[in-house]
Amino acid sequence: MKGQPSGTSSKGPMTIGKLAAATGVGAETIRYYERSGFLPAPERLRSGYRVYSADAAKRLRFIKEAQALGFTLQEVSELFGLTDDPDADCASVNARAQAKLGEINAKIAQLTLMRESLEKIARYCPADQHPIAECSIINHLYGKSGMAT
Amino acid sequence: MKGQPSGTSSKGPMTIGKLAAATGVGAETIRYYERSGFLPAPERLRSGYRVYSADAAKRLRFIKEAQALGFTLQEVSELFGLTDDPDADCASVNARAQAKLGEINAKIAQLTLMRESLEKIARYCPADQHPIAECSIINHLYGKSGMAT
DNA sequence: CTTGACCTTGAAGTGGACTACAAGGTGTAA
DNA sequence: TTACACCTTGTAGTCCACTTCAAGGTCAAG
Repeated sequence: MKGQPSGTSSKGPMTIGKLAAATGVGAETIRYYERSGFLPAPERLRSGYRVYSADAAKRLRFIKEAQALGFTLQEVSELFGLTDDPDADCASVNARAQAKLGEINAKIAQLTLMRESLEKIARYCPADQHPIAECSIINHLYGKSGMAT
Repeated sequence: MKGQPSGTSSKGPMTIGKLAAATGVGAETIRYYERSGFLPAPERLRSGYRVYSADAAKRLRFIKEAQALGFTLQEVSELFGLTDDPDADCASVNARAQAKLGEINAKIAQLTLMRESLEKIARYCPADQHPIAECSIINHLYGKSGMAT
């Protein structure tokens, strides 16, 4: 191996490349998070290289977990705000979780409606060499009912 | 009423405003569709005003219906392409419908997973004045398991 | 000392579907 | 004629989370 000057190696200061490797978040993405205020600005070497503390990795994992649960980056930083707020408690976190659950349920409900409509109109489509003009799907899209209700 | 020179009235040429009113699609959106190739360019009056045929309203309704079923504008124009293609048949339309059903199902499955994860970690959150540090939700986000499996 | 992986910045592009704005021309009712 | 709703064009902005690019500086191994 030629190049392991600092980046991928586990030795030396925790530069952005090592943080990226450790968390599975791209270096560009980490810079983007910092730029956008989702991550605090880290220390710098004299060279200008970013050096991260162990906290940064925790925070990145927090972001990834929360995103996996459907939270936006904005919402993630609100959650961070809560964890820093001495007056915040479990109830405030739970309220956000419940709100997000509501959103998720709403999306599922909407997609379920979509699926039912699409299944319904596709059910009457023979799916063979019928001409398009007789296709129940196309006719539905054109606003003609043309199928058993 | 002062101003009904041509726009909202049902008389006179079908200008963009009347088409918008008739279909519930904004005039700006209709121009955007034309610009983007989702609607054919209509005839023009000498003044430059767009004048639409009844087909345009049909096509707009088609777009709205298809969007409501989860198709993107790009996919909608592919469906249009099919309806204009003498070699296309029900099977080709149905294949697209089935593909879209697959996508919808995949989204539902993903959201369902999200919901389950979030419900699971929220279940152990007392949702009261517990300090944040003991919150099962926050701890999960920080990568600590800290709850019954 | 050279190589080349790694780091820096800032700006711009992506996708999807619009929405908003500015600056002006048109049509018609009163 | 005046008023005003309506139309035109082109450009740019929105949301969200990145990704890509260009042009250059740094660091460690060989």
